[in-house]
Amino acid sequence: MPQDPQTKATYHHGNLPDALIEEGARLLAEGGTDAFSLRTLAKRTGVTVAAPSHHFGNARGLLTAIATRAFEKLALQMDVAASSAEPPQDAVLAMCLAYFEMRTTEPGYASVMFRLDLINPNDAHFRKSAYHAFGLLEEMLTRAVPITVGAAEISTIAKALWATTQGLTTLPMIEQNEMEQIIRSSVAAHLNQPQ
Amino acid sequence: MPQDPQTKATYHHGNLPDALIEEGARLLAEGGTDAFSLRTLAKRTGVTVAAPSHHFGNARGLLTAIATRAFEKLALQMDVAASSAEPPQDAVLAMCLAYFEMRTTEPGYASVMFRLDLINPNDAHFRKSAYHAFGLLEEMLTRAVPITVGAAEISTIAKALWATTQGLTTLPMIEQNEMEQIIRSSVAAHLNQPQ
DNA sequence: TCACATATCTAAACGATGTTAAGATGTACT
DNA sequence: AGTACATCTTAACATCGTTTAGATATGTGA
Repeated sequence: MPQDPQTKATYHHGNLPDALIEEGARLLAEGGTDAFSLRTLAKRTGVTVAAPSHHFGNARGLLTAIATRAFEKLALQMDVAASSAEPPQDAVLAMCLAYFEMRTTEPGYASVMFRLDLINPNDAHFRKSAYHAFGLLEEMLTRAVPITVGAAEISTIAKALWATTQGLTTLPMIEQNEMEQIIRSSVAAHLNQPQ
Repeated sequence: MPQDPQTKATYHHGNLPDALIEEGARLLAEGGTDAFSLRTLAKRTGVTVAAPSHHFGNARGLLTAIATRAFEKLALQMDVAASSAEPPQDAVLAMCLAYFEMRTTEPGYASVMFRLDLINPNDAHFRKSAYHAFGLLEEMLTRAVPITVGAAEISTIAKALWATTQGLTTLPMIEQNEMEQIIRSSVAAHLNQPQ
């Protein structure tokens, strides 16, 4: 079976781990976490069901890898959003909204980022990726609040906004078009009334 | 097979729907949503695996019933918490904290309340129960903010606090003992700086 | 009291899932 | 060229939720 040297560099399939991550995200985008299955994913990737286990151990390992890449993508979008927003207060808002946009631009990746029941939150790569994205928000907050505000309080605000942004997506009584207004209100509340 | 008339009132098993809900919550409390299985639940309840389907249709229906009861319990605890807190600003905080306490006092029920992927959020009973609990927070907020604040803004604040409270429990970078401080900070921010 | 209708549960089977062990196959390096 | 190794396949397992048909107990009305 000949290989396209551009996309398949080495070994049998080529870069199977990457292919599984990308096709897995595509599968998640189509049918959500319910539709995710190692068997259909293996079929669509052109390998047998046992192949993924060699690279990721088990399904949880693969989903953790997808979530890890998701946070990398989020960090990238947070940087983009922040670079085109002034003052820092607006940049904080833009960084929070980046997650909402990601839910439509990269629904597959976004669907597993906070699914602690599906992934392994203690995985080293995942932790590094997630904390890095979170750190970007903390950094920007230090520039958005008065210098009298301590680091501990800044961290508290960052976690509150992070939680609010994510929590909005899991509530049954909140419509999609309300979310932006709510996060906007939360950012304003925290920035105008620190501590 | 004789029946204890006090606990088993009618038919073969007695009140099987209730037994499934309670034992199901117990199962969830022990091993989380991963450990939940209709088969082990049926075994522990003393019926065969097909029995639950007659009452709840499928596993999602049963989990929805558990989540519905969870919100009923939460509403009860919110009432208790609010009744022993003054002024209304403190009551708002107490109502938010009620969910955190529920995660330790009723871990099984709490584990499925916001799992939109496991339950059916459009179920009539579930909606009624969830909206009722949420309405309690909204009510208390109308007493906690200045009368100049409109209903729409109050609803926004309620949803923000609701989302923050829930979102905190799904973030990998937040420890259990931080959560109370974060929600306390959020309540203060929203109440001192409405809109 | 007894037959009948009905709610409730059982028995059995189905397709699908993730995981594992053993073996085959292709790649890379000496 | 030959060997070591990473990679993937084959095959089998236990477990899962769901469905269908049938057995059983309950409640009702004659």
